[in-house]
Order: sequence, then C-alpha cells, then structure tokens
Amino acid sequence: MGDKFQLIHDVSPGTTGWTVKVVVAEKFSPRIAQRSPTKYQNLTFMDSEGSTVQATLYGQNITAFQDELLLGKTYLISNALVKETNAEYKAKSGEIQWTISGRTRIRRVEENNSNLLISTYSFTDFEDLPKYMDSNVDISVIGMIIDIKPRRIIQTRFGKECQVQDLVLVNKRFDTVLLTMWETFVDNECKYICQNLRKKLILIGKHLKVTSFNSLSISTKADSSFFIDGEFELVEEFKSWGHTNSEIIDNMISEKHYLTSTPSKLSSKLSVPTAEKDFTEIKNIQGLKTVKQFFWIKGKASVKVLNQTYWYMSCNNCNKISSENYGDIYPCVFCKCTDAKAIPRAKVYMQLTDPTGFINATAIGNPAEYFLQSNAEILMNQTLIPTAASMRLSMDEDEIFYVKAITQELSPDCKFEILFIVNPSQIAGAKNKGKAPVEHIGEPIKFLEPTTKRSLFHSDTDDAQSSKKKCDKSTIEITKKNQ
DNA sequence: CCCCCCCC
Repeated sequence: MGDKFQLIHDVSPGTTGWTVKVVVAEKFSPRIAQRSPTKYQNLTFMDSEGSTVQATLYGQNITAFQDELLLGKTYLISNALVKETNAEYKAKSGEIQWTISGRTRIRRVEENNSNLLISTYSFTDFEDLPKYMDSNVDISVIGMIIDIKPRRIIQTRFGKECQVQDLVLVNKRFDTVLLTMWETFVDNECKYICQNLRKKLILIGKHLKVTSFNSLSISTKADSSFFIDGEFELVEEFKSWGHTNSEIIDNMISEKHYLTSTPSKLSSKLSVPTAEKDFTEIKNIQGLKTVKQFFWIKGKASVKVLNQTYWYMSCNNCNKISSENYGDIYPCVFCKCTDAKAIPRAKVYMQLTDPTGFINATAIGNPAEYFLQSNAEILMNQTLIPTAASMRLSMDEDEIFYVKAITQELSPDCKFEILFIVNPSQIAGAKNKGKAPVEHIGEPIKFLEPTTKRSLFHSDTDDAQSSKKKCDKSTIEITKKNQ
C-alpha cells in the first residue's frame, strides 16, 4: 500500500486531481440527524501511514454505496468533497471531512490491509470481561467462532418479542465466551455464520457490552458492528495460531469440549468486591422500587419454605417452562424452537439475610444447584420433603451474592434474583485458578438451514444486480441498515 | 432487553 497516490494529509479543501488509497477502518450505522430528517452515515478511512479522515454519506447515497464501501476493504478514492468539519458535527477523526456522493470516484483494490483495520480496535481480553459486567462499557472483542446455538425468540418483560442467537467464541488461550446476537444481527451475521461455520470464522465485534446473563456473556447493542472473515486470513497472528492448533479447535468444534463462563471458571475472575463499602446492605434495597439494578450482597441464604418445588421442567434452548415430560422433544411456544427438549432446571426460593435485614430471592440453574449442593435431575426425582441431609438448606458462613432487582410492572415491590453465589474462599484462592473442568455441552453442532435463499447482502430489489457483482463471500461486513 | 413464581 502506498507509493504513487496521495495521503490523507495531502488533501485539503480545494486540492484537485488527487487520489488516495484508503482502508475502510470504521463504518457506523446510519443515523438520523438531530435537528432535521436527514440521514447520514459516518465512515473512517485510513491511509497507509495510519492517518484517518472522517467520510460521510448522506441520504440516498447511504443505500447506494452500502455494498461499495465495505469495512476492512481497500479503495482508491478521488473527487470526494473535502471540507473543514463543522465543529458541531466533528467526529474524532480530524478536522477534514470527506463527503461521498455520486460524483466521488471509488475503485476497489484487492489488497489485504486488514492489519490496518485491526490496529484501529482495542480488544478486550476475555479474561478482563468480568470487569465490565453489567456496566454498559463499550467493548470490542476478537475470537474464532466455534459454535452457534439455535436461534430463539424471547419475550421481554414488556411483552415484546425479540430474536436472539448465541455464538461461542474462543480466543488464543482457548478461553471461550458466549456472544448473544440480537434482532438484525440474527438475520444478517448469524445467517452468514451458519452457512460458513466450517471455515473457522474470525469475528471482530465492536460496540458490544458485557452482561451477567448466562453467568457472563457479551451482547450486541443497537450500534454494534461486526467484521467476520474466514480461514484465518484476517489476522496474521490468528492465521498461525489457527494452523498450529487446528486439531484442538476442530475437536472443540466437533466434540464441544469447551466450557463457557460457568461460575467455577469465573469465580476467580469476577470482579467481586472486597471492600465492605462495595456491598449493598439489604436494608437499602428492601421495598426499593428501582429500575433493574445489580447488587453485591454479603450474607447468608436459607430456605424458609421447605415445601416448594426445587426444579421446573424447562426448554433446553431457552430455559422457559415446559409442560412436557422429561426428555420429550416438542415445539417450544416461547423460543419457537421446533425440536426443543424438556429438561429439568433447578430453582429455589430462599431468604437472603445480612446484619441489616432480609429479602426473598430466587435462584435458578447454576446458583440454585450451587446453593442446594444438588443438581436438577436429583431434585426432580426427589419425592420427600427435603431435609438437611438431602440438600443444603442454609449456609454456615457468609457468602457473596450477585443479585438482580427487577421491578414488576404492577407490583410496588422488586423481585430479586440471585445470579451468582461466590464463596469468599474462592476469591482468596484466586491464585490456584487452574484448568477449568472440561464439560460436554449439548449435542454436536447443528448447521441451520438458511430460511431464505436470497443473498444476505442485498435487499430484494438488489437481487437482479447482485448476480453481476463480484461478491466476496469470504468476508462480510454489515452495519444496521435502518434505524 | 432473556430463566422460576402468575396476581388476572
């Protein structure tokens, strides 16, 4: 990259006859202007020396150029409108702004400058993800996609239906993490991934957040964007890593010998508070009507109502309740999975106490099994009222609880749900965070059939044209096209 | 933004 072309710095307002070779380093979702109905989309171009400039598309040019200026690809640009950025609209890239329109000449160059692209990201190590749990901090990740779960439909608390789909990413240390894709990312990225999973795709995502759902997972936001590439071509380091470790990765993919963010693996990594002031006193949340919030509580849990059901039959795809018998395959009305399997899931209703008060709280799944020191299947088969001999009903020592408070639509009170239980000794013993136990999770990978035949990358109206286009199928880049 | 309880 380089030589006979100009660099970004060589081009000022009024400069004529220039051509700059750039990589599309960032591509943001189209947005609506604050004080007018104008739609705009910002891109960041980077030249061979790493200088950047903000480029903007307006109105119809956004859709017209959506397949021309692809993230990570290299282009020769000339005749863009170059002007000083209005201070009010100035993006971080610099003083100069290029406006891309029909008169701008854009020529694709087949060059792999993905390392330039990579250099614009600041990736969060999987190990550091727990630090950002439920914080809404914007993170970027890079990893290889080794699994994709079936799509599922969820019902939000407000009665809206959303589609989500979970991916499993592995990093170069073979740590894995779940990435939950929401809504349009299911239609676009996930569909592409399902069709290309055998290629060992590398995923680069930005504007993601870390949540405590499913122990710990990454989740998309409205303005998340992804760059997905096959066969390790993207990053030099991943290329050698992928080839050196292809057997291990193949094994992880086919045998599912990996473990995503289970508490045993996380307990030493979670940002569990150590200072007393970082724990919430129960008296401060009793009867509190807040929007959803998360708390750390240090105290004890105990079962006050012995006569309760310590499990429920659940959908193995979405954890929602099921009316089927254990092991039966059925269509789940919640996630719309046609071949869901009914499996037991532990739950326990208990009381959390600290020196200042008590709240009632529910634990489901992992934290329930941890507290009861049992598992869902045993709990399901238990016929007698439980005794301290058959399960743990109270704690001897203080343990640490990560609690989610959910305001109910009609009730004045919060419901509390225990997401993690951490024994303080696990934190003290963080040094011996040896290998996590290997666990067999679920069935072998199922490759989902695409629901439509049409290309991922073009709207229906583009189909006639798309056959003419040389579409690089090894790479996709999608930003949300609407909203 | 998604797992139990379900008040109707």
